[in-house]
Parts: sequence; structure tokens; C-alpha cells
Amino acid sequence: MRSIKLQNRPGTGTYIKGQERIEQILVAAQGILIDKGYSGLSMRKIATAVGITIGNLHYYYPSKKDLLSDLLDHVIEGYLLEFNTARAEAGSSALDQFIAIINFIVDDLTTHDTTNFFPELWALANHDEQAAERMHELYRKARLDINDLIAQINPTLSHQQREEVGLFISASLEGLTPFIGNGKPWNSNVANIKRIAIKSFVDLVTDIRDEDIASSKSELIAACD
Amino acid sequence: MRSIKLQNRPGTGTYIKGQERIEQILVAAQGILIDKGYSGLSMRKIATAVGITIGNLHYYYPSKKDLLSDLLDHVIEGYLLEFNTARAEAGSSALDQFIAIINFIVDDLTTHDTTNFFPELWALANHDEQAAERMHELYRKARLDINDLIAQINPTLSHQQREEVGLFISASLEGLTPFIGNGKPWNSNVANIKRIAIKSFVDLVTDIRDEDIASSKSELIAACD
Amino acid sequence: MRSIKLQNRPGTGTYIKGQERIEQILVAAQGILIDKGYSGLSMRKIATAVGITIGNLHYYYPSKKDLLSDLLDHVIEGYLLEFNTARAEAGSSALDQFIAIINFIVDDLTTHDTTNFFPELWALANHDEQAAERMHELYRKARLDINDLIAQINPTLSHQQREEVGLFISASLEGLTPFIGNGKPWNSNVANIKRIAIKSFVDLVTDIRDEDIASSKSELIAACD
Amino acid sequence: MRSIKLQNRPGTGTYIKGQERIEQILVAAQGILIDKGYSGLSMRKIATAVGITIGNLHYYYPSKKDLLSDLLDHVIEGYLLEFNTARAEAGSSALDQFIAIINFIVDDLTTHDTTNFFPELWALANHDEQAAERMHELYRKARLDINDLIAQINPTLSHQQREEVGLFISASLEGLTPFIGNGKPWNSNVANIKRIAIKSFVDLVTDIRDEDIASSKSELIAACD
DNA sequence: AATGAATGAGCGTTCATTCAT
DNA sequence: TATGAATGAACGCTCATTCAT
Repeated sequence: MRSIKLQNRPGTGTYIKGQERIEQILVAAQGILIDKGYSGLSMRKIATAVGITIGNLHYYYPSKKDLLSDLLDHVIEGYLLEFNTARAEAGSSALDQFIAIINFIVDDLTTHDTTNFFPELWALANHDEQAAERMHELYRKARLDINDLIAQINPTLSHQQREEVGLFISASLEGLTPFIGNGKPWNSNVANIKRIAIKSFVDLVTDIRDEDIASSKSELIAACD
Repeated sequence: MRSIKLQNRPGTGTYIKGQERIEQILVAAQGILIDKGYSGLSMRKIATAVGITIGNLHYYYPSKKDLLSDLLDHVIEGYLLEFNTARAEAGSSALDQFIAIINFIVDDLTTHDTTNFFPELWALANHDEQAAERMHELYRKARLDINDLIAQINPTLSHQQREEVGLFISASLEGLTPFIGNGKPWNSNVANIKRIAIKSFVDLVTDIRDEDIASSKSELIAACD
Repeated sequence: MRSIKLQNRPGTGTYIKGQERIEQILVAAQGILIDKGYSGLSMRKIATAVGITIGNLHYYYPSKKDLLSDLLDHVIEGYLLEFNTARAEAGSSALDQFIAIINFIVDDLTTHDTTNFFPELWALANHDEQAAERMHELYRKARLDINDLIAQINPTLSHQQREEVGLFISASLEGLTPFIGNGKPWNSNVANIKRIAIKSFVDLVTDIRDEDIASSKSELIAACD
Repeated sequence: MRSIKLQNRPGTGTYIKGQERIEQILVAAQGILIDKGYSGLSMRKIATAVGITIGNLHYYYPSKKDLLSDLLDHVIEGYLLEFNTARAEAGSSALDQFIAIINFIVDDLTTHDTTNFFPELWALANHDEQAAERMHELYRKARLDINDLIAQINPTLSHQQREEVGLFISASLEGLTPFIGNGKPWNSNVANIKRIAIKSFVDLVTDIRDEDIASSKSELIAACD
């Protein structure tokens, strides 16, 4: 998990020094969020980590909410950048690229930063609308590639069906984080779990037919009443 | 998601009044944790919600850590109870029971409480050893049934392979929470996602062979150098 | 430093069990006062140390003040008992007994309990009238023997002069506590300091004449105006 | 007893306003410590006395320990300053200066502030390593002058003997505090006690010989076994 | 772009005390 | 005698935020 791109409050970050400060702030904030969790993330700790005063931190980010918003963007943008790089580097066949993406996601999710960042994001999304939006935007973008590849591998699926299969695969992979992630009990089984995931998802994408997903006729009729 | 069982500080909860207070405290704490997240959970808010003083709350739980520990046990025990009931009520064939468990998990995960509680638990487990232990103990118990059914459906799998497949299925289902859970963007697609999950997992459990998981021969040879 | 004698609230301590409880309470309280200082002495800690509830502790001592009062008596009585024993065991000549008392005081003041208890008492006496009374009563009793011996060694001294010399000697010895007491920097020099003290005090008591103390005539005349 | 010198947390006290605040804080803290004792000294009371919020007080002193540390330095530095001034103002002969110092110490110890501050320091030193270090450093510095004068008055004493005599005299004078100090029962006898002290210490310093302190030959022989 | 100073609310925790049982 | 339950105040400390400089 890496991160780039700098947003901030209008009027700040105009000079090079300001740009660097914002980068320092976001890196520090990300580190604290990952290490201590959201409940341990405070403006004070961020300022101390950067080596500036709280007053100065509030100059860049008038409120903690603003900082969090920027932090989320920062981390997410970095993640998407890596994600896209990963696909570009994969083989030329759709299936190879599909497998490459699964590999990338699992490898990434076992890094210390990703293992610790994403659960915070999921929890945050339950209580912070802003975080929820950022999170769903991230996954929507990440599924773009997956859905595209699914379409190539199995062209019989309708748009909705493809999207639902893509969501299932993406969500399933995310779900592995608290179990096979960095420092987790099943971390040493990552290689085998990855094989299971690839087999399972490749079979799913290859085999699935409309009838497997679509509501049965009787259900449809019932729904029409 | 429901919850029973009452632990507490030795010396408290001996009378009915105390037992009821502890129940009130845990219910209130659970509600706040679900509504506001861990960063919004404070002893003061819990006391206010129950209608007692902070001093009195600390009489039952000398520290927040103690309260959290009990809260986790309380919620988890309740969850496991429901889980076991669900399997007992399912059909007699192993495959039917397997499908019933998937159904139960997906249905449960779309309730307001589960959607909001578990991400907090995953995040907490990253920074609190106590929470991590409780969480993994919960999932270990929950996988007991799943693994047992996998063994019946596909007896060719070794112990380890069965456990890894069980973990993959369990984790995948959990991963759906932030996407199809209560109030989440894909919540209206639950029925279809559930069908995809069932088809995918049934196929996986039925089809999978040792060769799909075990390290390939070339990998083994490489590892021997 | 040891301690006996049990007082308490009227109505309590009537049975043997109650007497024992009071003894346990005072022993525990003394230990905490010595270990943690007065600022670390609380009803809760005492109750926990004894293994009873705070409610029960308040049955014996309705308020912390009551307990402290009893504690002071308890410790002081024990101290005086030892003090008297010490003199009784000393030789028969007045000078030998005088030296024996100095020896006893210095030896006692280097024990862990005395080193840690008395400074608490002196500090307490500055803010608690009750403690002040107890403290001065203790020293008044302790000086009784000293003054008596001074009178025997040097019969020329007037009553007041004898008392002032006795006070000076007693106070000087107490003053050694924070310097040569248990664990203090000069603790290893106790033997030499003791010799200095004995020489100094024996010379003082032997040599001193009225003129050394009494206000000069001019002062007396000035005071008469 | 007076006090000067200002330390504080790095980053604070840079402006005049901050410097004044720190002075106000230390003066208020000293006053409360003297009036109520250490058990009555709280950050809240200090903040209230100064007329600022607790948050602001913690801005200057992140922890109570930090404040206490600074307070001790503050008071001790002031004391040493006065002490040195006192000797400088005394007569030219060693004996005159020696007597002047005794006079100064006794006079100082009968002031309200000294009578109430030092017993707190002695008690504190028993439970707080930091306080112990500060206290012993103070007395070490205070004995420097005394030891120097003893050397001039009685050049026959070895280094160690001189130090032990100096310690005895210094400690003896301190010990008078709880008895002849401000508001104490023997306070009206200060003049006489002072004469006894001067006679006693002058005789001691003048007369004492190595043989009075050094372990007797028989003891040395016994120790060699 | 940055600092030092300040606020007011809230945090987890401990306190002495009361009281029904 | 003893317990369990409760109060209300105070404890040391951290928080996000503001603002003059």
C-alpha cells in the first residue's frame, strides 16, 4: 500500500514548503491510524509526529474532519495507482490478467499497512458518511478492471450479473484480510489460500450462467403480485 | 445478532439487582459501540445510557478494558448460540446444512447490529490483543461446523485442506459485510449475491482436489534447494 | 517500630473477631502509609489489603479521620512501649542510660518503618490538628525519660533549661532520619554519626550552665519594660 | 524562604506572558503545597489559584510530575540563594560565619513557609525518587559552606570526619523544625534553643578529635576477623 | 507559514461516604 | 458484622479548536 497526491485547504500548499508539509502530515496521520487505530488518531499526535505545533497543523487542516478526508483520498489514490500498475504488468490474456489481479490483491492485503488500514476504513465507513463515500468510490474503481476482465472471460453474463460476480469476488478477497493478513493466525497459509481463491474465482467466472443468479421464475411471478 | 451470558468483576452481580445492572450495562455498551464505533464508546456515555453514575459503572467494571472484555464475550456468546441453533434447524443432508449455514451467515450479516459490530471487532483486533483473541476464538468455533460439513461433502480432502477451504469460505462471507450489509450500496442485491456465494462455495467444496491446493511439484522441488 | 493497643468506634471491637479485624485494619493502614505516604493512603486500599469491603471498613471507622486518629495512637503507643523497654534494659548509671537511649533512638530511626513513618507524621502535623496533638504528646512522653536523666547527670540545670536541652537533643536525633535513615545516603555512616551524637550530647549535658542558655541581663531588663 | 529561576516545558515560556504564567503557577503550587500538604496539591487547585483552566496548566506542565519537579527546583534554588547571601553578610572570622549560618538556618526554619515546606519534602523524598534527589542535592550544597568553615575552625579533622560532623550539625538543625518552627509548641523558646545549639555545635567542632569518631581499636580488630 | 497561549469539554479513574440488606 | 450497590465530587490528563502574534 502506497500513497500519493496532495489535496488540502484552499490557500495552503501553494508553496513547495507547504506541499511538503502536507505530505508529511498525511504520512504521519496514516502511520498513526495504522498503528493505533482511529480512536488513537488525534491532531496532537499528528502534529507531534510531524514536528510542528497544533496551531500550525490547524493552519493546513482547519478541522480533523478535513484532515481525515484528505488522508482517505491520499491513501486511496495511492492504492489505485498500484492497482492499475499491477494489471498493466500482467500477461496479455484476460484470464492471466484476472489471476494477476487476485494475486496482487492477496499480496497487498498481507502487507502490514493494508492489513491495518482497511479494517479501520470499514469501521469508519459505518459512522462517517464521508468515509463511506470514499471507500465505495475506491472499490468501485477497483472493480472496474475486474468487471472488465470478467466480461472478456465470460461474455454471456449480463451487465448486472457481471457486476454482482465482481462484487462477490472483490468482497471475498477483502474478507481474507483479518484472517490471513499481516500477523494474523492464517498468514502462513497464504500460498494455499491463494490457490483456493484462484481456483474458486476462475471456476466461478468461467462456469456461471444467468440461471445461477437470476431470481427463479416462481420468485419473479411472486414479486409481480 | 443477539447476546446472553453474564460475567463481571468478582463480588458484583451476586444479587438479582446487580445481574440486571450488568445486563443493562452490556446492552448499552453494545448499542453505543454499534452506533458510534469504538472511538465513540466511553464510560460516561455508557453510564448515562444506563442511567447510573460513572462511579457506579466503575464498581461493576473497574476499567474500560474489563468492560470491553466482558462485552466482547457477551456478544460473541450470543452470536455462537444463534449460529448453532441455525444449523440444528437446517435439513438433514450435509449439503442442505452447508447451504443453510451460508444463508444464515448472509442473513445475519445484513442485520444492522452485525453490519456495524463486526468491522469494529476486526479493527479492534488489530490494536488490542484481547480483542484479537476473542475474535479468532469466535471464528474458530464458527468454522467447526463448516469444516465438519465440508468433510462430509468431500471426504477426499486432508485435514489441512479442509481447514483452509473452510477458512476461505468463512472469510469470504465476512468480507461481504461492508458491501451488502445493512444500509450498504449492494444491500438490495443480497438475494443474488447469496446465490452466487452458494453456487461458488458448493462447487468449490464439491470439486476441489488435493492438487488444486497443494504446492505444485516444481514449487516443491524449488523449495527443497 | 512496633505497635499495639486497639481503640475504635464505640460498639465495635466488642467481640474477639472485631478486635482482630481492627488490628488487621491498623496494620494494613500503617503499611500503606509507610509504603505510599499519606497521599497514597485511601480507605479503598486499606479495605483491599485487609480483604474486606469498603462498607465493612466504614463499619469500624465511620470516617477516614477516625481511622487515622486510631492509627496514630496505635503506632505511637507501640513506639512508646519499645522506648520504655529500651531504657529498662540499659545499665544502672544515669549516663549509661542516657547513652542507651541515644543508641536506641538512632537504631530505631534507621529501620524501614520509622524512617518512612515519622516524616509522614511531621508533615501531617502541619495540616492536621489531631495529628499535631498526637505527635507532640508522643515526643513529650519520650522526653520524660531523657529529661529525667539530664536532671540526674547535671543537677544544676533549672527545670526550663533541662526541658530545652532535652528538646534540643530529641529534635536533633529526629532530624537525622532523612539523612541516615533506612536507604538514605548516609546510612552506611550510622556508626560514626552515632559516636558524634553521643559525644556531642554527653558533653552538652555535662558542661552546660545556666549562663549558656539564659537570656543576658540586658535582654531581661529590656523584656521587663 | 524565597524562590527564583524558571524552567518549564520546551516550547513554553518563550514570551514574557508565558514566563509570568510559569512564575504564577509555581508560586500558587508552592502556596498550596505549604498550606494543604502534598496530598492536598492538585492540578485543579493550582489552575484555580492561578485563574487559568486545567488545560492551560497542562500546556505548561504536561504532567503533575513535571510541575513538581520544577516546583522543587524553584523552591530549592531560592533557598540556596538566600543561604549563600547569609554567609556573605556574616563576619570575617570562620567562627563568626559558622555562628551566622546557624542563626540563619534557625531563623529561616521558624518562618511559616520553611516550617511547612520541608517536612513535605522529607516525606516526599521517601516515595519519590525525583524528590529524594533534589532534596539531597540541596543539603549537599548547603553543607558545602558548613564543612568549609568546620575545616577552618578545626583543621585536624580528616575529610570524612569533617563531612560527618557537618552532616550531624545540619541534620540536627533541620530536626528542630517540627518542634520550634512556626506555630509549633516550642516556638517561643527559639532564642534559648538557638543558644544551646550554638554552644553545642561550637564545642563539638572545636573539641572533636579523630578518636571520638573513628571506630575503636577493639572494634577494628573485631571487624578484621 | 508558524508559534505560543488559551479554552471548554470530555476522557478513564479514584475518592470518601451512605445505606439497604 | 458484613456485603453489594450507589452517589457525587474530584483526580490527572487529552481532546479539537481558536486566536493573537
